[in-house]
Formats: sequence, structure tokens, C-alpha cells
Amino acid sequence: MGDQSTVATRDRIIDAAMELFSEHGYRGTSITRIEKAAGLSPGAGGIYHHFPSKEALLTAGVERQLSRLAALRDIRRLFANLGDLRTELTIAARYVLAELDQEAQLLRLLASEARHGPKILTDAVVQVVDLTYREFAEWIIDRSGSVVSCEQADAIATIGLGALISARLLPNLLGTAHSEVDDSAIVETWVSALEHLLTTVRPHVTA
Amino acid sequence: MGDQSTVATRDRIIDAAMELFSEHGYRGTSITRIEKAAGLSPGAGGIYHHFPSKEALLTAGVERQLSRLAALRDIRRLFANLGDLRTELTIAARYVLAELDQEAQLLRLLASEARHGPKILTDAVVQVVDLTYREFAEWIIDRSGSVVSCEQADAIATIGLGALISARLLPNLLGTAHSEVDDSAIVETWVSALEHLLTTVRPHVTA
DNA sequence: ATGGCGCCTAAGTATTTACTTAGGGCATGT
DNA sequence: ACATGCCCTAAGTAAATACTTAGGCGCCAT
Repeated sequence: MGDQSTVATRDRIIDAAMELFSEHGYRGTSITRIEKAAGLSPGAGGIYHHFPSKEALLTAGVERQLSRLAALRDIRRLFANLGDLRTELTIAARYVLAELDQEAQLLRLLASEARHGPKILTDAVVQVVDLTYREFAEWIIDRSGSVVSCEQADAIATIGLGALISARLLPNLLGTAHSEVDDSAIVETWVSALEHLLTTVRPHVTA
Repeated sequence: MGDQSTVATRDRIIDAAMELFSEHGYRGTSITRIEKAAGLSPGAGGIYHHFPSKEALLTAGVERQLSRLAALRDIRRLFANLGDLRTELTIAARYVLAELDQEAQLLRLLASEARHGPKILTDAVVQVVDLTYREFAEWIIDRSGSVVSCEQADAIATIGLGALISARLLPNLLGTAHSEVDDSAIVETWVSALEHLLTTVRPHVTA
């Protein structure tokens, strides 16, 4: 069967589309341009042999990337109680940063299209992000020896993950503007802050 | 002179345009729709009495908002050595969060259009953001009694501001998905983390 | 060999959209 | 009174673009 060449070009189309979508936005990318970038004959409907519409192409691309992003929620499995809190935190930080780097394309697309693009862009990603936050919060409670409350864990997770996300997302959005800060310095500072938050008891405000 | 009504409608046009741009994106907002939203006659070129082109309208809108965003860089003037570090940090956190809330519209527009929109969207905002980071880093060095190094201050500023920005930007992008976390809990946690970072000496790695 | 299938060329359709032109009413300032 | 300038109605233009139709070439499995 000619399935192999079929699958290959299908993937090539998705590759080209995702690259262009993330760079110029969904509306800013024409079908013709995707065809040209994918090496198909420009001007003809080669794409419509594989996808019924432009939106279906986006959906397929996002879905393909989503399984990889889903791996982000496996943070907890990464460190099976290494004993040393600093070590675990360092691993977690580097892991999250690496994941964000790998999904830079998807993040750009998300940022530009999350509000007005097809719903899959928000629905699925919201689910993954939310799950990641919750698992991180649970892990925080565990590792702190149940010293922090639920609300505190939520706040710590929000700030902790948010800091890492910003460190990668903002330069990505603004065009590598402010990312001259060293990675190891960021990780080190982050670990220090999180360690402090996890080991210091905050007795007030347990509404 | 009829300047008053002129200025009023001009502002009304900008208001409507910015709202629609931030909600549906620049390309997703048609001139006709802006006119309708601004109360002008739909279908005609009333807008072109005030702006030469759609892009000029965006530029005018962003420039109008930019002066307000520029106020963000006045963090330092806000607290003139109140003595108590926690108090100053708390004020700073609440101030930044409030500013971000007030500029939610601009932030949404930025996120969706920063990469492929007109250059003013990146150029000017990059400048403001960068300046804010640098001033915050300088303040960190001051307030720590020059305990932290330049690189450490940069890292702390990146993480500190990034955490607050994420806490506001992500829910904004994903549609108020994950913002059930209480503000006071976030501020409290943030202050605790920053205080620790500013008062703890980290002797290693001063490359 | 034959039929199906993936990709090609080539032209076309319908819609949206930024922007223009032409003319008219209504206010204000001189 | 008159001109100027803002807004209106109404029609139109040129370009981009998602998507379609029709037919042809070559490769593969049956």
C-alpha cells in the first residue's frame, strides 16, 4: 500500500502548518503557503486529500503535540523520593524548563490563538496545565510533610510553576528579548525559594 | 471648534478597537465591526476620517495604553525605604498585580499579536518590560545590602516578576481557568520567597 | 494489465475585507 | 451668510483566501 508516502506527506503538512501557525498565527497563514512550505504543488488542493479543512489541520497538529505535553504531568514519577529535597527540586526545575523548551512552538501558538482560535487549543491544554498544577501541589504537600496547607500548596504551585513558565514564555513571545539570564542561576534561585517555602511553617491564615 | 466631539469619537473608536483586537485578534477584527461597536455608521469609512489605516488605529491604541504601562517602572518610587522589607515587598506585589489587572486588555493583545503584529507591539513593550526588570533588579541589590550579586539579582527579578506575571497572564489567556487561588495567599507566599532570597547569602557560583 | 490512489496542473467560485468615491445633512466659527 | 469639518448613506474596487471541480500522470497491489 502507498500508506507510507501518505503518512509521510501528512506529517510533512502538519510540520509545515504548525511551524507557520506558530510564527504567523492561524489567520495569518494561508493554505497556499502551507502547501508551498510542505513541498506540495502550490496553488492546488493537495492538502484537502488529507484534511477536510484548515481548522481540521490545526486540530490534527495540536492533537499530535498534545501527547508530548501530557508527559509534563509525569513530574511526580521523575523523582521517587531521592531523599534530598534540593536535588528533587533541581531535577524538577530543569525538567520543566526542558519541556517548555521542547514545546516552544506549541506555546507560541497557544499564546497567540488561545482566546479566538478553535476550542481544542484551549480545552485540551487547559486540562493538561490544570492537572500539572494540581499534581505539583499534591507533591508539595507530600514533600513538606503535610506542613503546608492546601491553599498554601496551591499558592506555591502557582508561583513556582508560573515563574518557570514566564522565564520561558516571555522571551519566546517578545522575541528572545530578556532571556540573557543564565539558566543555572534561575534554577538555583528557584530551588532556594521553593525549598524555603516547603520547609518554613507559616502558621497564620488558614481560612 | 468641533474638536471635542472629534476627540470623543476618536477615543470611542480606539476603545472599541482595542476591546475587539484583544478579544478576537487583529486579523480577526474587521473595520466594519469596529465601526459598529463604536456606534458609527456600519459599512462606511467613518474611521478613515481619524486614522489612515487599520494598522494606524492599532498603533494609536497601543500608544495610548503605553504611557499607563510605563508607570509600572515607577516601582522604586512607591516605597521610599519604609524600613520593613516585608512591607515593601507586599506593597510591590500588590502594586504589580493591580497594574497587570488594569492592563489585562493590552496583555491579551500582546500575547496574541506580539510575534506577527505591527512592530510597535513588541518594540515599545519590550523596552518597558526590560526596564522594569532592570529597575527591580537594582532595587533588589540595594535592599539586600549588596549581599546578592548582579547575576543573582537578575535571576531573582526574573523569577519574582515572572511569577506575578504568570499568575495574571495565564488565567487571562486560558480564560480564567486556573485562578481560583486566593490573591492574598499568592502575595503572602511571594513575599516569603522573595524575603528569603534577599536575606540569605548564597556564596557559591559568582562567575 | 487493470484499477485505484496519491499527487499534479489549471481554472474557477464565493466570500470576506481593507479601503475609496460621491454626495448630502448638520453643526460650529467667522 | 458662508465655509469648514464631522458624520451619514450608498455603492463600488481590488485583493486575498478557503475551498471546489475536472482531468492527467505514475506507482502500487491484485
